[in-house]
Amino acid sequence: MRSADVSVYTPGQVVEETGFSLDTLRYYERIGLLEPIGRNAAGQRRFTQQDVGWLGMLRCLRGTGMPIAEMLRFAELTRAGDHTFRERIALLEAHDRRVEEQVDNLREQQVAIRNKIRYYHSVAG
Amino acid sequence: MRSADVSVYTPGQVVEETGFSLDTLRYYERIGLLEPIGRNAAGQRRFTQQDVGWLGMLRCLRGTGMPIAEMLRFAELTRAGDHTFRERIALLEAHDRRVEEQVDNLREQQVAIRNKIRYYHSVAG
DNA sequence: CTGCAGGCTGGAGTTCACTCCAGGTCAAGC
DNA sequence: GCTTGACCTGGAGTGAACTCCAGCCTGCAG
Repeated sequence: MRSADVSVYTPGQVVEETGFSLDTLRYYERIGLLEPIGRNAAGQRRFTQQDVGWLGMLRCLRGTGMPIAEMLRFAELTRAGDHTFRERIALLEAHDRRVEEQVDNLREQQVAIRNKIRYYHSVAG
Repeated sequence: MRSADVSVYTPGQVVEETGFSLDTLRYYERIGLLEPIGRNAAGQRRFTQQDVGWLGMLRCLRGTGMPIAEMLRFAELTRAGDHTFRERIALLEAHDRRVEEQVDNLREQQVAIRNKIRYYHSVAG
């Protein structure tokens, strides 16, 4: 029987889906951002649907500038179980505020950049 | 006579105004992001109004994620004279587009984070 | 049977952007 | 006259987040 392997992903497929490089996936596993990934008989990683979902969360946090150390904390809270919901909320809300600041900041500096562009246009003819 | 030194800034004042650290200012001068800064008799830097203005531009570009290498290119264009206006415009417009992408990206991922927060609220009671 | 793609490991190396350090100069206040 | 604080230099060190490497294995296409 071929793989109708219910929702199991090879490393290559996970790279494809998440945009993380293979090295990054191994690195994340090493440092504990991912729980130890399951293996097939040959010792190769086989990611579950859950693993991929968690990676999606990580991509989102990384993509908004959360440092690895804080993601690690989040990972630990998540592993610790349901009694950590409040802490996880606090962590994400704090991060959300930082994202908001980032956006405001970018918008503000973008105005300055656009002014500069307009100035250059005015003097460059 | 004390300093009515027309618009000249000590390193400390520039740190204060620009938010760059003293080490960063020296580093920027070393790598050529700043032209050689003028000195007083004792060999200490004295920044002009122009220097401070240029640093403001740099802060803006850095703050929006432009890598040093590209700021260096911008600095070179600026030094090269008025015939580089078009290239400078192109560079800044390209950067502006990247800033726009950054903002869109952040906003998009922020939605995911907020959904997660809402989910946690719903299960944490 | 051979070759190759796609994995594996532990550990070293890379990039970026600073940041720190030891040892020294100089001007001003006590 | 001495101390203090702001500043100087060249060069080394740092931290974050990967990224690369050598050497190995294994399953499958031709």
